[in-house]
Amino acid sequence: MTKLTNTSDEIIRCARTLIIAGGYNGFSYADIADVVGIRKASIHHHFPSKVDLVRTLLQLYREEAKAGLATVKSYNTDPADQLRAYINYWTACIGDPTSSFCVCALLASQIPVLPPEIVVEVRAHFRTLSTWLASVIEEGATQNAFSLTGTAQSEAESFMAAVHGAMLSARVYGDEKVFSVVTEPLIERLINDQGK
Amino acid sequence: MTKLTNTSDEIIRCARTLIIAGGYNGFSYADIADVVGIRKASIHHHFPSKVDLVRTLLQLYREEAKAGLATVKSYNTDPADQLRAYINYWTACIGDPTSSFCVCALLASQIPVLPPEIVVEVRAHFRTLSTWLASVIEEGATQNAFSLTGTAQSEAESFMAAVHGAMLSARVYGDEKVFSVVTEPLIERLINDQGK
DNA sequence: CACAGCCTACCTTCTAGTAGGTAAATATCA
DNA sequence: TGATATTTACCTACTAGAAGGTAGGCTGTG
Repeated sequence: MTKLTNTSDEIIRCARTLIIAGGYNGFSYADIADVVGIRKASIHHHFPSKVDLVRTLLQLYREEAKAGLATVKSYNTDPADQLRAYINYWTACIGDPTSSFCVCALLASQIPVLPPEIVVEVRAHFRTLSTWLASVIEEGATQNAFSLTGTAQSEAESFMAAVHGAMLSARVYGDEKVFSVVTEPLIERLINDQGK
Repeated sequence: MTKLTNTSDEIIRCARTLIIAGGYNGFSYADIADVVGIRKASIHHHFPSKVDLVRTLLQLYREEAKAGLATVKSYNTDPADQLRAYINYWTACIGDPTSSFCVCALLASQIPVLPPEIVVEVRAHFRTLSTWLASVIEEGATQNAFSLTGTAQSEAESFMAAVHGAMLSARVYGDEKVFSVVTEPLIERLINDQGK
């Protein structure tokens, strides 16, 4: 994996926060330079171009996400608990402006104007997440803990879409509660239908 | 209502398309000038500042949206049909790059970096939409056509979030079908639970 | 005339990115 | 070991182009 010094790590963290706030065109090297406390040119030393920076950032984000999802699975045997752990992660993030949105979900909205190298990473993250959700939901169905109305994959796409939409609503209303209002019933719905 | 000449109307239409593609910072006066076929300065004649342009654009969009939602209600007596008409509208839009996303939903993702005048309009649209959805869902519940798991308002927030998330997924995957996969079960879920 | 609608020409500020230099850490090797 | 390369991490100073916006001048119409 790409080695990261303290400074380049700090640059990435800062860029991530700025992207979460305003997307790809919502931040500049100057913004990062101000926060990190080095000069613009020094950022180019670490990341020759903006695309390099954001691509690296996304690769790192995706690795963290994959590791996180794997951890959720290893620490929870119950599929419902696995989904709850995923939701709880984001519930904890929603209030914090530096992490209140999935970087990939945010960039996703700007796909038509994004460099192709970035689009590839964003798309890959969506596939990773929906595949993970589908496997958890599939597992729940196999255990007769969940009853599905469609395929596990389509249930996963619905689940993911609802979470992303909930992030958006929380941002618009400036109210963290909306996120929970939307996401909490998602898991209950899978479980409650059990008796059919 | 603000009077609009042919040209300023064209400017607004063009800006709307560009915002749908890349958000507030994703387009410039130069971009619009190229498409409309006039000079940058002439756009400033119609809309002194970028904020003026986008605010007017959003006011117009909101009026159209409100009129559209009212029309849906007047043409469909069945609440389920009203929801279907709303979903069908967006299903028809999803494939077309110039209208494949709700302008307000797109801008919503960038709220932290948006001028306050714009945020107000975006937030107002979300409230209008969720209130409309809640009233339709409430009506369905009163008629015993729908059975709700929460309040009409919370069902409405879930419905809206799912639709916005579905737009995002369709964009990421470059696949219109995902939108239908996510949105179609939304209405069925409200209905199917009826027998309880 | 007055004004709408457009123009050319310009301004300032910001954008990503480059050129080239300095000082310190780190390899390399006699 | 000590002398010598090389690399890392930063810097100042700069570029070309794009950003939003302004000043002021034409031209046609009510």
